[in-house]
Amino acid sequence: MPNVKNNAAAQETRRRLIEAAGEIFAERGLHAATTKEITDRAGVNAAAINYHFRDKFELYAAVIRHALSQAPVAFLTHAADAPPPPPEDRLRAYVTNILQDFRSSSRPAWHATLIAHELVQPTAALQAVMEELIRPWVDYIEGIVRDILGPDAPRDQIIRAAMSVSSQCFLYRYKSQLTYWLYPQLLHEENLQPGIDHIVAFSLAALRGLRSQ
Amino acid sequence: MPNVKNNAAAQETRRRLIEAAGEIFAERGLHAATTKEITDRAGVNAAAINYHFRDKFELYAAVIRHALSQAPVAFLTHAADAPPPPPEDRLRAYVTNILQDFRSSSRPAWHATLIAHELVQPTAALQAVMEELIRPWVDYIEGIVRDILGPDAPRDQIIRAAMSVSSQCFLYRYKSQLTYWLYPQLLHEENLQPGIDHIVAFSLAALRGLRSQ
DNA sequence: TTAAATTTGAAACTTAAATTTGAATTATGG
DNA sequence: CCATAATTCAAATTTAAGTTTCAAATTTAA
Repeated sequence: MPNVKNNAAAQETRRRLIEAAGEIFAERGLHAATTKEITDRAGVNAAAINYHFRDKFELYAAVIRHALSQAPVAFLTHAADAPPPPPEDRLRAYVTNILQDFRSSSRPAWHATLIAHELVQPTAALQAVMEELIRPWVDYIEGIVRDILGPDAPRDQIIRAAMSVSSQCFLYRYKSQLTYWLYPQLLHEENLQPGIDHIVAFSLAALRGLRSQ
Repeated sequence: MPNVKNNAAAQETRRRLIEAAGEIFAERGLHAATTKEITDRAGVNAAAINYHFRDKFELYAAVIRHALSQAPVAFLTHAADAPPPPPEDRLRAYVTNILQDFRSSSRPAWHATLIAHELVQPTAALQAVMEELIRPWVDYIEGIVRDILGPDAPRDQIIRAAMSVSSQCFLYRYKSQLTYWLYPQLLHEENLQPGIDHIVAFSLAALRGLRSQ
């Protein structure tokens, strides 16, 4: 069993395993991934999984925890006694955060793919982590939408509109093979600014249109 | 090897296998699904997979083909010499088709989940089928968006706006565990009309707003 | 009705992957 | 520097799943 001593070499083995496992799990999914391929890529022995994580599933859980723990949460903040920034600014911050996240160099490319796998086929025990990390985003976008639609907007409309905004971001972030094939020019692009600008403009136009009705 | 005679009982075995395999592949994904569970649910012997489909992967391919072949393609048509219906009507037809599809009784619930798996982790050899079935939808929504945005809209804007509309539909159709958890009230709903109405209203407001800028 | 072909069933076989084992190596604290 | 604990390694074991086999049952066509 892993020891409290945690010397540098052992920590390195553990880190390499998570790194390699993240890539392979993202490529193949939990079940199609083999521990051999993981340990080969990590350059460690097969027994290291058992030693550091007990088994393949605990390794997977550790990988998910690692990926989620690195998710940036960078809301547009404001002082408690000051008025909040205009919803348009918060909307842009929301979209920017979600889209930049999956391109950021501090966040390996496999994180988004891995989470996409989880969304299609959630594994148990991770619901709690997801809730903790995703609920704040949901509340944030709902607040933005509520501010733009105005105080009289029914809750149902707020929820649906929040989903409409989020779904556009998700299509970029958890881009699938299908999207890639349909619109290669959009997903190859180096810079995300046009995508961010579009989603913000599209969503703002929609929300303002809904309000004026 | 399957015979040309295709008597009723054999056809029934084949049908039950595809049905059961569809459910199990959708629940667990291609790799996590076991042939034993499939044959158990289908109430047939393990050898039936070998006999009718050669192996697990051919069975999977048959299931995907089956699911895709049932995808309804019901564009809003018009006579060749008549003007096309207004884009607002075509937009509603597009959204309705995609959303109703996944609830339609003729199309079991597992179809959408199965295709969601394919989107996250495509298996080879099916690209062609996808292209054949999905490209028409892409062209259709792009035409709608182009008509609403007007002849001067840049191609880039048209593509992005088409993605924005489609992404909203996909969120409903390929609803994930996450969406279910975040908005149970929306996904439990019996009737899709409010969802359709929202997506149409949101998208129309957005497109008109973009045009007027 | 019968012979040939098709389909199904139960069990055995094969393969591949996960896990365990125990020895060898490396690090740590006294 | 030694003793002890932690870690790594290569090989063996176990497990689980897909596939094959062949005999029995059923269907088809003459």
